[in-house]
Amino acid sequence: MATSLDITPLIRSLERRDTLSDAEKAVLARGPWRLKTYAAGAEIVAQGSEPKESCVILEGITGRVIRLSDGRRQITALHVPGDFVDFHALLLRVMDHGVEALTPMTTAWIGHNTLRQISEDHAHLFRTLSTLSEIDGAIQRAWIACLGRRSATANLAHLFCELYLRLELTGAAANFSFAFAVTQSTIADALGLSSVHVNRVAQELRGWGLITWERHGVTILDWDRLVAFAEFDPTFLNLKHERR
Amino acid sequence: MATSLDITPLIRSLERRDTLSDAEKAVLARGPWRLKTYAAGAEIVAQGSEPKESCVILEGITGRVIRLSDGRRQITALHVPGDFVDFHALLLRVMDHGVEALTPMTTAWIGHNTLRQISEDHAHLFRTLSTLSEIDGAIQRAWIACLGRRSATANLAHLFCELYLRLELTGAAANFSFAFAVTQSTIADALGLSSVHVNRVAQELRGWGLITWERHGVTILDWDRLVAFAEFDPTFLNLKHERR
DNA sequence: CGGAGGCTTGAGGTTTATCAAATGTGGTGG
DNA sequence: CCACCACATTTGATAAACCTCAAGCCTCCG
Repeated sequence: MATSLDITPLIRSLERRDTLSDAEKAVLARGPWRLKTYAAGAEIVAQGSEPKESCVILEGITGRVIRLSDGRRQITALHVPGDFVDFHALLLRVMDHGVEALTPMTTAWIGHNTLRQISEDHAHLFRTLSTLSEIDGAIQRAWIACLGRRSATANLAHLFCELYLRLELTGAAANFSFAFAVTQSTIADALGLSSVHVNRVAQELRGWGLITWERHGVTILDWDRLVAFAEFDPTFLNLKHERR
Repeated sequence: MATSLDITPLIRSLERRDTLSDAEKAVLARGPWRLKTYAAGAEIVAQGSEPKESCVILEGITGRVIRLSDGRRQITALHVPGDFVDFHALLLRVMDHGVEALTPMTTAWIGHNTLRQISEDHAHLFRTLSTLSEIDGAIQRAWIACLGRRSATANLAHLFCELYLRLELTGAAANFSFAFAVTQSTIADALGLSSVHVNRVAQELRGWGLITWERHGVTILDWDRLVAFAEFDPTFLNLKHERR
């Protein structure tokens, strides 16, 4: 179990952006990967720690969390199956943020020595993995734009558009619907709002017939209008396939 | 002039994080680099374009700009000498943001073919360049935390702390003072505020004796108190030197 | 069936935006 | 050198967005 492991979500995410040779896929499959599961709420990587391996999500949703001295927190990214959550830990020694499980999780861990060796022996594969990291950066830029210049309502709408496309990529969403076992209070920490305001803003989107969001699921009722309202431009997700 | 060019700021920024061999420095120096200058306000890279080269700043300050449909804009990053502004354009085909000159600029451009070749032949050098890109991502996370959970005043204070350390790195700042020919309205677009509020918030920092900011210069009068007020933790700038 | 946590709603307060106008600053042509 | 212009900074007044506190309800789970 420590070596051969089904990392299909990662492969799918990579192949959506680039072409991988059989040899490259074999290198990835070989790993070695270490499987690990977490309960909702668990701390996966601690802020300030110096990890020696990085993890890919197979199931569940994580958040990157920056904590302030008064205990409040900001979630700077959400991650879904296929995402390389902390690839950057390979190059940035000390974690500038923590990683927390927002739902029950399954993750696959790979050592930094292995990743370094991939960069030495398989330059194209390493560039493709780096591409995921750069997409991650583009998503962060989109969040900055939402936080700085969009209304709370547009920001929530934008987040749902983004999450749907990212989840659909690996099959975790379809028909404009996806499982979403994350509390409004957690979303508040991602959007820089209070949980009360997230609730009101969600009701606004519901009232306009754009989404439903109940229990542990979200459905987008009118994709085109949601996209238009959020001014959502998917360019930053880099969904076009091209050999690099 | 197209080949041999003084890219000292980049080398300094890299060597602050890692050790470069003479061979690696020679590869970097060889480029080929293409020198280019811009006036303040010039568009350096257009949002939506597909550049075939990336640029390093030798002099001046640029901003990454995301424009909204109503003409408002959010600046998602500021860049200073030594920064590889759009290294990610190598891996992300279409620019999700524009790059604009906020002051008069001198830049050095290197082709993506060259960078790709570096990743094939000089894996460690490529990882070191990628490290700059990952630091860039960490800075974006810090901005997200500031936008989402800090007061406008703390956000401005945090920005000055960040900029001072980044400028000091390549010698563009010293003695807690640096040239800063950027308008309050531009800073407003970076902090997600109105220019009126930036002005009020700046006066607050002045009133507390933490900074001066006049004409085209900033001086930090009390670094320790400014850091404490902003809850500034420089971990995200990855200023510790270590061989990777 | 009881408790805990998440969701919803209301009231009142704070932060920040917007609009408008006055003042300061640097550059340019006469 | 001065008059003038464009643009940046500053100040004031009002409005909108969002927060905090508080309470009630709902859902899930033991």
